[in-house]
Amino acid sequence: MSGQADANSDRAIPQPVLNRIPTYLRAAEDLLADGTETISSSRLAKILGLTDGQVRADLVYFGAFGRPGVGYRVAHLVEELRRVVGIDKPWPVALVGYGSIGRALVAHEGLRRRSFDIVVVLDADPAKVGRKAGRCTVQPVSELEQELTRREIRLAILAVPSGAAQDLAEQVAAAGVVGIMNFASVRLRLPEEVIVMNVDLTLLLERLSLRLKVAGH
Amino acid sequence: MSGQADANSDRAIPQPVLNRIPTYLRAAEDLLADGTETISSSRLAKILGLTDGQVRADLVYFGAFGRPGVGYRVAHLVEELRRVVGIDKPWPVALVGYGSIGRALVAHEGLRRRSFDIVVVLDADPAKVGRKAGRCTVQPVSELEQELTRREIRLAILAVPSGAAQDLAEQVAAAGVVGIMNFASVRLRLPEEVIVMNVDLTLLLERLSLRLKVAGH
DNA sequence: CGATGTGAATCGTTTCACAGCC
DNA sequence: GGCTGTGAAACGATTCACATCG
Repeated sequence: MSGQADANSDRAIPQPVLNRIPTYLRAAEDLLADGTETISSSRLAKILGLTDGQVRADLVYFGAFGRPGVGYRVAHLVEELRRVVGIDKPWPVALVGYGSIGRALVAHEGLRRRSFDIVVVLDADPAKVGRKAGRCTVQPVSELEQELTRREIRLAILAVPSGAAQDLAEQVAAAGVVGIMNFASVRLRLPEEVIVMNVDLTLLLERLSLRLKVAGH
Repeated sequence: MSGQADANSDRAIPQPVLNRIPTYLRAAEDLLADGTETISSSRLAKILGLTDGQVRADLVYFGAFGRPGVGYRVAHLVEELRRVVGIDKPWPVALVGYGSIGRALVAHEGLRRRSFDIVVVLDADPAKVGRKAGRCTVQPVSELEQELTRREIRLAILAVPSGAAQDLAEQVAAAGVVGIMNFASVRLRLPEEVIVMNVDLTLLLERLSLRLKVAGH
């Protein structure tokens, strides 16, 4: 059995596998809520539109959670995967930019429920500073470094205009952030150790449009 | 696995290629704005973090836009790729759900600038019906089929609570929609011809969290 | 007997090297 | 000479088949 979090690593884990792991967790949590006790790789695969072999191969990257002849105990699977994904403990998150996307994120009750807790909200607009933003009060970006280092924040959400994104990304990275979810339509240039997840809505719509065209619609 | 009629096109285009095409378009548009006239595959590759051979191979799937010894004419590349992606003409889009995410999308001026024009906004909450939503007025979901068929809408954005998503997805699909951008945290079960692009923010944050853990952070 | 974990074979994507054109 | 388009080689991921275990 996997002992501790020997984070890295027996060998490199393919990116597609990493992308699927949270979907396994999601499915397992749904099953747990339904009262299902055990789940086989084939049933889990059917839920997610995969093959049973793929499910087993993916899970084995993070340790052998299953029992031959039985399957995976759902409660155990949820617990292990939450640990693997890193949401067994809450992440304190900084939200930079309190525009319409920022407000949607603060209002999104699913985030805290899934261990992402927005504890700092910052904005460059003096008119927004001082407003209530969920449990936070909007603070000026001038306090970015101080707040992020003080609270030891390593995860930030950037929901700012494209023109401001690169500068602010550098600031949060300099303040110790190692993961950024970026809603701006720009490729951020940052030190390699900082991991960026881009959520470019127009780009995603363009991918959808292209897929429709290719499908003949 | 799905036995689909490959009635159209020379051969199937890999999904990774389809995902990259809009990023080529984005880069080309930036270059056009900078006044750059021609671009080589190697320079374009450097901008996007790819290899030159990959850029050439990807673009050739959609026709040979480049000229040996010269490169790609930026203006031509933009024009061709906009046509390929399907944003040479505006898409009329229906927005279902005028909560905080819906409001953020209506406020997002980048969407219309990139040919995605929200022309109908619907919500189930009577308190929201009648409100101004950008250029639209929020309409009740009871008018969904009528509005979507009347305007011949084929692209919809679903920004509704998870519990309502499946039902509304079926409704928009029945009204002729073939592409859905889904912000709810559920896998929609729809006829195969309907293409769904999921934008599950908590799932994306979990992927980011996992990547951070694997990277040792 | 049923279902996992695992190496081997298959499939698809990326990379490479070069012929051909500007 | 520089750069594209293109087949062939290399690489990585998925699928398969089976030994193993409860």
